Amino acid sequence: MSASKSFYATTPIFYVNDAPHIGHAYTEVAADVLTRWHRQRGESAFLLTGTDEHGEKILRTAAANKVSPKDWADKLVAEAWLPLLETIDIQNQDFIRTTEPRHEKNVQAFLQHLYDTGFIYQGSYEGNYCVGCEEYKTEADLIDGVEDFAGQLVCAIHTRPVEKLKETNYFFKLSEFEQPLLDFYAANPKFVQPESAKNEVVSFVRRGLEDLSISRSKEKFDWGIDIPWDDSHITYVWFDALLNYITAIGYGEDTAEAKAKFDSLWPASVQIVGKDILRFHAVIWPAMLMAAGLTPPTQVFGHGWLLVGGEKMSKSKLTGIAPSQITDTFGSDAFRYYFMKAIAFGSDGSFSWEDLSARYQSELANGFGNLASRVIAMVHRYFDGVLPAPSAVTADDENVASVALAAVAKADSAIDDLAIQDAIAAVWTLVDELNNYITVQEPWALAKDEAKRDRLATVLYTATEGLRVLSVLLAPVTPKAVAKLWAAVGEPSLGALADQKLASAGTWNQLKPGAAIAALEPLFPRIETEAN
RNA sequence: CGCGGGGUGGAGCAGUUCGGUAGCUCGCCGGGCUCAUAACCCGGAGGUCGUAGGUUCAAAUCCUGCCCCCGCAACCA
Repeated sequence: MSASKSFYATTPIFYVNDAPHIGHAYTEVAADVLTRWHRQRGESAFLLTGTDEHGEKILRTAAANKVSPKDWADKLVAEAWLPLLETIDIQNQDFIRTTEPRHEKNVQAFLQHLYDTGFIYQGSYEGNYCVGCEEYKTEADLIDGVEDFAGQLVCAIHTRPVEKLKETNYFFKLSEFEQPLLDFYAANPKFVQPESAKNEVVSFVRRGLEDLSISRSKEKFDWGIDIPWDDSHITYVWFDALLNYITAIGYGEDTAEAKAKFDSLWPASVQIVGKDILRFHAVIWPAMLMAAGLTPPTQVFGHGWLLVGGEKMSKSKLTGIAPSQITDTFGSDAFRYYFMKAIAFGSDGSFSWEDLSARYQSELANGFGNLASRVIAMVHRYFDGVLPAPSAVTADDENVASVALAAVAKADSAIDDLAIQDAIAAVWTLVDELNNYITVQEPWALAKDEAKRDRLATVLYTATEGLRVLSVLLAPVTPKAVAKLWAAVGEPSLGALADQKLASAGTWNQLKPGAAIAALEPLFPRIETEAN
């Protein structure tokens, strides 16, 4: 990887008609933590997210609300999706909307290129069309008719016969990529992760691929991107949507800056997706890129579902939870911490208010927040808020330093494996070590004996150094709390937190004795009225 | 015989790839401490690892049968 290559992470783009729930937020937070982590290493790092705004459903909803589809999308982006990013403190570098000219124009360029090179051809599609639903039905959607329609297959929703319709469409030669994809998976064993997701994708492709219809006649609906060589058709929404990952970073643009930006970011380092849309990202998407002569992303990661009450969250079962319901009480840091720590990234995980409350209280408030509080309080009580200089170092002090060093190394390597929960667990070994260290050293007892003043200074310096390391390690996960902590312990000695490199975070004795240590409000205040 | 995920102390999970004393967080019980957000530290109880067989010196981990739960149609990361 050249020095100019950035870490580039993407999230799926939100379908604007959806209401934001904690599942969307979970994906965003994971991608954001990874990106912030790379940035804290000192790398250039870019996080892309955005919205998917085309398609029949949006057209229909907009019509029902008596506005144009673009106005409808504008409203939802402004009122739902951009606020979501604020709610959970996402630091994205760009936000692409599929209705933007930079996207539409270059989707067309991509299509034209594939058409010119023979990967797209005109064919016909024959299917069972339900006029009521305004869409084609698969066999599974149909049931046996009754009464007037006995003996015929009818739409399960409208219980009326479907029509056999034949439509001329454009097809992408996905079938030609069956073997190239299998070869690619074999040559890049980490392309699809976790392993369970990879197995599913590989066995799916082995069963055979059919060409993919990538256009829809405007006779059905016309909210989409025109097929460049045939304006009676628009582009299938998934084909359009997937391309956001490259149109956002300059694909198709001729300027030197755009080309440089594209080259520095593509191929993406990791594309985070929910497991439901894994096939689009691990099969269709790399095939599209191969057809266009582009390199597939380095990795596609399919994470699990959040389960509520043991079942997949769903609107119909009223288990959908808005992120703000959590952040209003616990704050964005707790939201980020909880979902990253409590759930193995890649597996399904259970959410419960009880677990969230318990972890907030014991891990964030009592474990980390209280640690910061007790250390800083003692620096104030015993040294008037001035960081004392350490003197003779004991084995116990050295042990704290070595636990810190190990935590940094272990967390950093866990992030490379996308094992975010392991990274946080590694950080917590330092939280636990520091709490233990303070109990064993008993600085309050040392303070009673003037002869032990040097020892007291060393203990508090060591503990404060520990807080410095925690600030850097947790910056990607709980940025708001750590910003407060850093302002109190790090800033006066070392300047901006953003400039503290992860790689050297474990190096001891960085804080400057004599620096002022400001008082600190509780980082994670106790929450008396616990959520139900 | 459709496909996939899963069943581990009260709760949530790790461990299963490459068999070798069953681990983590929370909760619970007992003790210590008092700097701190009634927080912190130490110790303890609690599991025949879904079930029935098999392979092995040895199985949560490998093989086979069976039972149960959850996704794969819709909203949907």
